[in-house]
Amino acid sequence: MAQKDTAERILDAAEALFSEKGFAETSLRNITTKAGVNLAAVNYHFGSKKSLIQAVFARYLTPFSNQFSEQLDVIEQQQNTPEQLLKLLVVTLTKSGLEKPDKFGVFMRLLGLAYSQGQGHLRKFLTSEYGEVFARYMKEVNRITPELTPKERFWRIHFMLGAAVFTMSSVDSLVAMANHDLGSQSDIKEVISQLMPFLASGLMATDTNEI
Amino acid sequence: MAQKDTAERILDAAEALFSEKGFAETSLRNITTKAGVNLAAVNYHFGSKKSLIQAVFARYLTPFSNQFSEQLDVIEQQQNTPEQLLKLLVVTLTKSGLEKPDKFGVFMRLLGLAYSQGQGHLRKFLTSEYGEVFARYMKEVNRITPELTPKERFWRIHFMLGAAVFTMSSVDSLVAMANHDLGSQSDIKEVISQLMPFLASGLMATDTNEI
DNA sequence: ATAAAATTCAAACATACGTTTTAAACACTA
DNA sequence: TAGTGTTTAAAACGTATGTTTGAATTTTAT
Repeated sequence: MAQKDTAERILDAAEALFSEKGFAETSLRNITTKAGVNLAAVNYHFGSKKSLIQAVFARYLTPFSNQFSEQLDVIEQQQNTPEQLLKLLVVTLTKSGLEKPDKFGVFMRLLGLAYSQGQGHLRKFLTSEYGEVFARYMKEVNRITPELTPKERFWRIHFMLGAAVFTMSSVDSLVAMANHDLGSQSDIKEVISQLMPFLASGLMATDTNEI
Repeated sequence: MAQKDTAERILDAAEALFSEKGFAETSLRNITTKAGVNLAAVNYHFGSKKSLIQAVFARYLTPFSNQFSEQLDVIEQQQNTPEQLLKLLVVTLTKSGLEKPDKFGVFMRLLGLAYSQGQGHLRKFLTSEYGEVFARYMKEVNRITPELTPKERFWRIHFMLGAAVFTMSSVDSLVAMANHDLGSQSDIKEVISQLMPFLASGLMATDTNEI
């Protein structure tokens, strides 16, 4: 059996460095140095840098996707509110390898990178691997927003995704900024509790203004 | 006097390539080839790749910042609604070198990159160059949301920014996706008209749920 | 028209990257 | 314990990057 430490230390280092600097800006030498392993270990254990990137996502998303799928089995058989659906996401995220608040920020930053620096291979990997569960969740969103047109629903989901990913991607520096500017004492949990009503209100907005 | 074309063609090529692939993934050889100029021209006209990145932003932001500042002079002396403040942003954006809808998407993608791939030098450049105008706008936001705590206001502004930047960054592929999935015929203007009520509703949300 | 300045060009430079190679060290089984 | 497959190690490979150079060329101004 493989020495479990090496591959895992590579994943830990890669995850931290990717979320700080992005994929292209992080070299295998950065990663292996931080992990304390030999440079060639990445290619040996993961085959290539691309596969390593996918593995970093899979370590979070596979447990999450499984747990989320179970929760969907329950949710699908009851009536829900927007807040409940949002809460399901957050709760499941925090119960699948993301218990620690700081890991949450790291994961969201990675998710943001997957969109902004999406290198093709990542998008394909993510949609082919986790697309089905996402589709099931969307079906529940449809159920609770019957008054929205498909178009409105489509865009509002992406607005929500954007607000969440963007904010959580920089949550550390934003929290620091908030604490400095406002003299307050915030943390990521409070940000999430601020985010939920914002998203729910945006999703259910009845305004029909034109610009 | 310098041959004006070269520097401008470099900016055009750089802007397009940056918005497609990001900063690090775009090489000077990519840029100069696309621009049809010599490789050394970038270093000659801009000094370095970093300075070129800043120049790409400045070409949009300096005209915008000036025009926005003028509009703020007006706005500051009247009572406004959230929708009006949002509209001011959009209208000014579309009147300062961003007339064409496709340029709008490019600019927003660059803005998203400035956050996600923010290389330090860019953040410093942007805040030192355009921070003051932004602060004036924030003051107007404060005025129209007296019922919000500073903390709520702070976070909701960033949620709004996230929804806008994230969505507009991928507006082309999202519009294509919407048109394909929904069999509809959308464009960026319609996306903006969908975005505005979403943002306004989120900003003014009265919900105080805790997760 | 001529001198000076500004710009373009091809080539080379130094550096960093992902990957491959070859051999040594290790772990496990027969 | 001997042997076999697995993992680590150091070094080198080939490629791509940002930048610099110095001569050729074009533009500007006298």
